[in-house]
Amino acid sequence: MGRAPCCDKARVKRGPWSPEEDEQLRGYVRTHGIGGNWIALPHKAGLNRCGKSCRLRWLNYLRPDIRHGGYTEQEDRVICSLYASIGSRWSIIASKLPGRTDNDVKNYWNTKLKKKAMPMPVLPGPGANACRPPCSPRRSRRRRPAPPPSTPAHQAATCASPPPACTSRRTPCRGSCT
DNA sequence: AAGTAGGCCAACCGCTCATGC
DNA sequence: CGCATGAGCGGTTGGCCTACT
Repeated sequence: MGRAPCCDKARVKRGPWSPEEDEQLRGYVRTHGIGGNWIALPHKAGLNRCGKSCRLRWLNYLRPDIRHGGYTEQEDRVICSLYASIGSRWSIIASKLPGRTDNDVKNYWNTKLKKKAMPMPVLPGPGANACRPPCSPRRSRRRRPAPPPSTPAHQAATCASPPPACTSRRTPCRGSCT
């Protein structure tokens, strides 16, 4: 017995977003904010979309501080280093790169960085296997309160240090770590 | 010039977890 | 305390574009 779906897939539009829909969502969020309820947002905004779809679109493309492409060597190193230490925690990695989104970082890793990283031999020294993650656990998440308009989400990038590895209560680790 | 293969990116799917009741 | 619901997240897929044969 699964959960009820968050929206009626037969009734909501799916697939690529049109410029009109983008503008509708952007305009609504600008005026009213997210309001802490993505499920209700598409109705309020007059969008025939699933709330999850709206959230994804906003976070990955419509937010004003988003950057696409043009990854620098430094960013490559940050991604590689964090991937080595915490695994595929894309949201955490993205939070260290202002203007980058988890989806963007994930795509970048899967299509480019992984190829650069994988040929690397596994060496015993610290940092030698810099792009080989210890594991990719689904760690517990601390939900952030809805950020006020003056605090962009990417300011979370200033958090001090990556979380400890493999501390999930229910799914300690999906990988081979012990 | 046409066909095919591979790469890239946007979006969806389904799971986990936090929170409110 | 347990359940239901919504948010957040990582993995995967589909389609378009470009390069190669």
